[in-house]
Amino acid sequence: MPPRKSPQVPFIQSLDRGLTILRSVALSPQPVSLGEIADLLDIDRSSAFRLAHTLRRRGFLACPPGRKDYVLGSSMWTLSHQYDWSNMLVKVAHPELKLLATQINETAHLAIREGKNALFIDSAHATHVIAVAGQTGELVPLYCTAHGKALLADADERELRAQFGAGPLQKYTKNTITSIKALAKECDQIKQRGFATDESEYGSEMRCVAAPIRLGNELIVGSIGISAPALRFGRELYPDYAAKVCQVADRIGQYLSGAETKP
Amino acid sequence: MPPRKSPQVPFIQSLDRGLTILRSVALSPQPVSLGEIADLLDIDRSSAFRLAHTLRRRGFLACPPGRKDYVLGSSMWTLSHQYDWSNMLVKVAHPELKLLATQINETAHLAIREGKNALFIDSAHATHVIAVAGQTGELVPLYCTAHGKALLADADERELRAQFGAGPLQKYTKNTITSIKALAKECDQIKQRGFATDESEYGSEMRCVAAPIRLGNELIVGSIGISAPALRFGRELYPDYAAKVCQVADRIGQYLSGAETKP
DNA sequence: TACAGCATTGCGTTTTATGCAACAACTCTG
DNA sequence: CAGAGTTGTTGCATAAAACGCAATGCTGTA
Repeated sequence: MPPRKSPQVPFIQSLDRGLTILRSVALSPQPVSLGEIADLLDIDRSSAFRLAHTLRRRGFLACPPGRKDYVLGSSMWTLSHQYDWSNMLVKVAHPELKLLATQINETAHLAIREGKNALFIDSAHATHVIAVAGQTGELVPLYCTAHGKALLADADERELRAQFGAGPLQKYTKNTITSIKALAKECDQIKQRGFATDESEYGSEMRCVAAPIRLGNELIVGSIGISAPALRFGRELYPDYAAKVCQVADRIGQYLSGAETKP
Repeated sequence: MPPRKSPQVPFIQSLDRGLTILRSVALSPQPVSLGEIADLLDIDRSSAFRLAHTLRRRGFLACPPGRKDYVLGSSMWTLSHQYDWSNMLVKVAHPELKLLATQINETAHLAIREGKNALFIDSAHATHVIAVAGQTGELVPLYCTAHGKALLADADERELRAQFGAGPLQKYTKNTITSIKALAKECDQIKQRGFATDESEYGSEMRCVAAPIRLGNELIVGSIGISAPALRFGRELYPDYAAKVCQVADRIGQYLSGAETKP
């Protein structure tokens, strides 16, 4: 039998169109005119006008002063800022976090960026292992921890300077990276290979692997990783742990990006 | 004749409803169930389902793993982050900036927050006045400039510590605030009165007044202010300048928040 | 196991969104 | 300066889309 081609769930056409408008306006570097909207959706200008008007009335679109074309409105800004994304991240990631912790039998952490720090927002401990550093709620520097560096993966030198200033960075241990240039290079590597490490750069005798969680394989919204005392976590374990962490980070990212669970 | 009560422009009902759903989900600290959505809009469950489904398919809503209720989806996050808000801010603010500069006959600046710095994204110079510090593109510290402190107005002590760490802040001039506690108090004052000042706290012999630009009288998205050498800009000018700056900041904020230009 | 609550689907009806056409404001062009 | 061509906006009749109702699954519970 042929695969069902028609979607069983009917779509609300006008809502769908409105969201498409929102998307195209958001992704366009320029204000979008009514004609472009009508073209894009292949509908009449009057319809486009009414859709755009509703979006504008709700604050999702706006018109630059004097102009008649559309840009994103304040609602998008406000709503996405007021929303507690970390909460959502925790909910999605927690099962994976637990799985990771039990698989490897170490502590797994979930972190997000908060200013120039990484903030641990969740963790899962292997049952019989003594808790290591990095409790939920703790803030650690971005530039000298695996989680922090994972969160910085996409930053270039200019961006790093904006965050940390021109001067040298505080040296916590003998392994701490203190120059912006070196940090930029490290970030680049992390971006390439997909994970970051912490060779006792902040706390001594600790190792950590962390991978950025990306929305749509782009935007970094958090990081997931495993930490353990260097005694138990030897360098030879990096490949294995890193692979697992990357896989999990990727799965979480896919899920957050709205991957469908198609039967 | 009576004022026209019926809105001349017809509304797209289903789009409007969809946006209302988006709003309520974004503002709810908890996932929102189908029933709640149906209740909120006073429509049938089936309709609510189809609307929510459309939003989900487009990534504006998502379901937590395993659960059947709704949270914000990644599209909101992605779209609002990829969007170049500063560009919009510049476009809206530039005329006001020019007006301000010519009225007072000094230089006016527009800034946004970028990490722990304020970034000047636009400026307007009075015709015959020599340019002062703060060119477009320049980064200045948040804690010791009027623009920076305006951008920090809503921060509490905890937030400030997260940004600047526990240690004392770098002292640029004899007036630089170096303790977080003092900074927190200053921010509180700024929030109360609506504007921030810079008493040569960063550059010497310079004064500046700046006010935060707020979305919906809440979220701070930028700052606008006037700078001048202390020689020309005496303390006695603060009240007048501050009032003007606040008024302009407010107007820009109102506009950005989607104020309608009703005839 | 049966029931209760909720999500999901089918279907006929009615609302509602749509395209057409006309109008207005404005720009470009000859 | 005038006329032709855009582009934004409103009115209206029709066609289609969205809606509510009711029936069907699905899941968790007494």
